[in-house]
Amino acid sequence: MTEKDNIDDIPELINVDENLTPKQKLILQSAIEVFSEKGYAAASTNEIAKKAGVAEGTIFRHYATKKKLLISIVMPLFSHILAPTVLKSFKREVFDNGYESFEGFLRVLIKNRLEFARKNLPLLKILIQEMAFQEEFRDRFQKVFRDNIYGKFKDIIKYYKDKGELVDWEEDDIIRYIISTIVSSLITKVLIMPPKELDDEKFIDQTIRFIISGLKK
Amino acid sequence: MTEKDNIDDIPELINVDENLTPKQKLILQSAIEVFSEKGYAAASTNEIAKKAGVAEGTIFRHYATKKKLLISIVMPLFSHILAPTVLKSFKREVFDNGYESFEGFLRVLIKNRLEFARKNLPLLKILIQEMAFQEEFRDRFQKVFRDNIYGKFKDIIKYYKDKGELVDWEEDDIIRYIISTIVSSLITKVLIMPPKELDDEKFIDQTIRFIISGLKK
Amino acid sequence: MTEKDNIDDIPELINVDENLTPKQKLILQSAIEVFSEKGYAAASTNEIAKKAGVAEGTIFRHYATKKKLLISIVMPLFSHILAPTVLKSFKREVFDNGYESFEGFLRVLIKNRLEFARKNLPLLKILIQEMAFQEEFRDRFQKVFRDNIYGKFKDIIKYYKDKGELVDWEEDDIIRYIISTIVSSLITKVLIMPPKELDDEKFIDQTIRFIISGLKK
Amino acid sequence: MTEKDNIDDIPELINVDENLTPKQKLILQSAIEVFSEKGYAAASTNEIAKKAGVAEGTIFRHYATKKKLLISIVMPLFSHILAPTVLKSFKREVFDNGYESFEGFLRVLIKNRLEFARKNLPLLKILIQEMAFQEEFRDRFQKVFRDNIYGKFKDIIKYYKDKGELVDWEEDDIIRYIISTIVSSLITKVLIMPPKELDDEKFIDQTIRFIISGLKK
DNA sequence: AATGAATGAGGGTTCATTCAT
DNA sequence: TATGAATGAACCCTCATTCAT
Repeated sequence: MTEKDNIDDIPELINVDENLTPKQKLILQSAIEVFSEKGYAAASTNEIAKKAGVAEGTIFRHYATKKKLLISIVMPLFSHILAPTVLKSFKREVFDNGYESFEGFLRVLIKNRLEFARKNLPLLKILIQEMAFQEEFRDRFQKVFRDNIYGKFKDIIKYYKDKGELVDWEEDDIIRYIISTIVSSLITKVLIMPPKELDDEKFIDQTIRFIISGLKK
Repeated sequence: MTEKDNIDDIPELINVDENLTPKQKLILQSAIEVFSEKGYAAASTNEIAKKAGVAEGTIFRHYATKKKLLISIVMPLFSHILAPTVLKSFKREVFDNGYESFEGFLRVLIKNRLEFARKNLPLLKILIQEMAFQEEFRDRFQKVFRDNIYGKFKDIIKYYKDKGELVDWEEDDIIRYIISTIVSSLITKVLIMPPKELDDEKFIDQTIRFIISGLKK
Repeated sequence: MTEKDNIDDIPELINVDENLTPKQKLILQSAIEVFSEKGYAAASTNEIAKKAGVAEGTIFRHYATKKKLLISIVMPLFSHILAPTVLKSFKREVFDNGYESFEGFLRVLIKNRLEFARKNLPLLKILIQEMAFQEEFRDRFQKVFRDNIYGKFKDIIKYYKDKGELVDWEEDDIIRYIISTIVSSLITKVLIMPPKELDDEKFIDQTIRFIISGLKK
Repeated sequence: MTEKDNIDDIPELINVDENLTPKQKLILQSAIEVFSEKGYAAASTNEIAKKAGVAEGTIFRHYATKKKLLISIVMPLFSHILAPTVLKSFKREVFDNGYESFEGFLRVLIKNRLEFARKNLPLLKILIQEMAFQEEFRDRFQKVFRDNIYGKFKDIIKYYKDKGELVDWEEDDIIRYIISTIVSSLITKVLIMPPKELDDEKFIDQTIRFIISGLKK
């Protein structure tokens, strides 16, 4: 499993790398916190500035607009949230060698996304919230999904369907159930449930079993 | 009116009954629209008043505060969204007569909640959004769930588990998968997917099959 | 000279009539003062509000924008500053009866405009200043001039030129010298010179003589 | 260089000579443009810096204050706008030799000032604008006028009045009409009228004739 | 009860000015 | 000397809320 390392190489913490000045990092960090706690509309640049230990004007020097501040926080997420590398490396592994199981695929996917969600909780909360109101976010999300994920995902599903491991539904429906189950499980686990109540292994095993059984032929 | 508890009698449209003056209804209707479109924080009482065709002052005569207006919109939802009657009537039917299947239970649940979601789309959008920020909503939701739903739900799950129709997990976990699957399916179906793309029957059948298989022993 | 009264009927004080609320009048009055003293760009809505004894928000309730406040001050001026009635009544008098002299024409014009300038000094200062920067003001001014003044003025000039009282220049040039002399004289008299240094009668006589001699055949 | 006072030697382009560093020249040039286009109050040091291709801080290193930048632009104008040399050289010529006519005097004056106005249009626009708001500019202007111009001008007017070429008004009034006619003519010609509509010679001849006739005995 | 003018605190944003580099 | 990031006061404007009518 030499390719497995790839997954771990995805920079999971967003907005903390890049060549940002220290003040910019502070501002981003603070903005993420405040946006996440109060929502974009209810957050005030004044509070963000205070929490960042920075003058309010400094925010606007770097991010001309409150909206642009939001965008510069949310946009980088899209390239990470859908984690193309997970699919890419997996697909290569499976199609080249043919030994990976559907369960293995799900396990990697869930594990990886759980880790990602844990590390970027406030960011994800912002994203989910604003997707409801900002059309550009929805559009961008769809585009990234269609361009980078959908094709590979479909190929993988088709592969296992042809092998007789999956129910005879359209690939789109199957994908929909997989994703919505994973997403809702993650939200439940990470956002709603009391922390540590359910240990990760058990949670992952259950979710995998639920999906596999649910989609078995 | 002995049948008042009947599923079909649940008033599905919220905030339009009760003893409200015409102006109050207009205000609530308008507030729901605006809150739903822009989010609570970004909505202005001025816009709500204009869309309702009343003076801005009139809003505050009835709902002392913008926040209280939100609350008086969202709170009644809790007693409906969790639809105790569905469970209650179902439980009575099953335990009294013993003839209903797990699939029948799911079918009624999903059908009913799909209908409800369709009829109260804007309201639900508001609720979901604000649950993220207003702790009191989360608390109230949990309380209503614990007091009215959880017990009956657990009994029903236990019943089918004892009959050997369900996987041998803790009831809580099973409930979690059922609810999160239904919720995420509904959100996908009602909010995200292009309308009419998937006909209701096929959608319901698939979802039921997915859950049943996923939770089969 | 029954028509002469018309001239006196021109409402010379601008922005104080109309159906304005008391607060609106206060705001306009205050805005005129502040704009006139500091210029539009350097004037702050805060200062205008304070001087008007009104909350800053009240300004924006009536005039959505600082710019619109300026416009609603300046625009009405255009219809008055060029005082079509002066020309109209004069033209009628002259062409109907034929007894008025070029000197009489000038005298009425200057007297009337002097009075107007005196009564609307701050307004005129604002107008002159902003004409330099706001293209829409220049355009509007030109349009009003072309549509209401130019034609009548030209007819009058032509009439006296034909009578041999005026130099044989193009009407446009003659009009230019008359207007620029009157304007510059008024500015000098009203804005620059120490008040009362030169009594009005002497000033008017001199200016008339200067123009008449300057444009004599 | 005995001829240094010669009219032709007056440096007509302001603020480009002196011992200024290249950066200073760039800043001044840029500031003149921006002040002229937007007005002093509406001009931002940021825009000036950008247009000059220097850092914003550099402006304040040379001109401690935005106001001082304005002053250092406007002040040198006073010594040029009133062009003492015109009068001085003219006066010498006339009184020493006695051959120059009033018309010749006017012609030199107008021609010279027209040229000057053309070359320093943006500067003059700034000056005129700010004279309305900055008392110190008005004071300085008056002082320069009194100290350098008024006396010589009066002598010249007196000379021609004594020769019987001018109307029998007070010298001050005569000066006023000459200056205000020239100024308003120049403004009309240089700022308002479509360029080249009136050729210079015709314009100058007309203006001279207008003034001479207007002030003829 | 209903209105809508008025309020003023707070919103996002701009900008002259400072200062460490 | 020149820079440009940083500042924070002030700017224009919005908005929930009040209150006289």
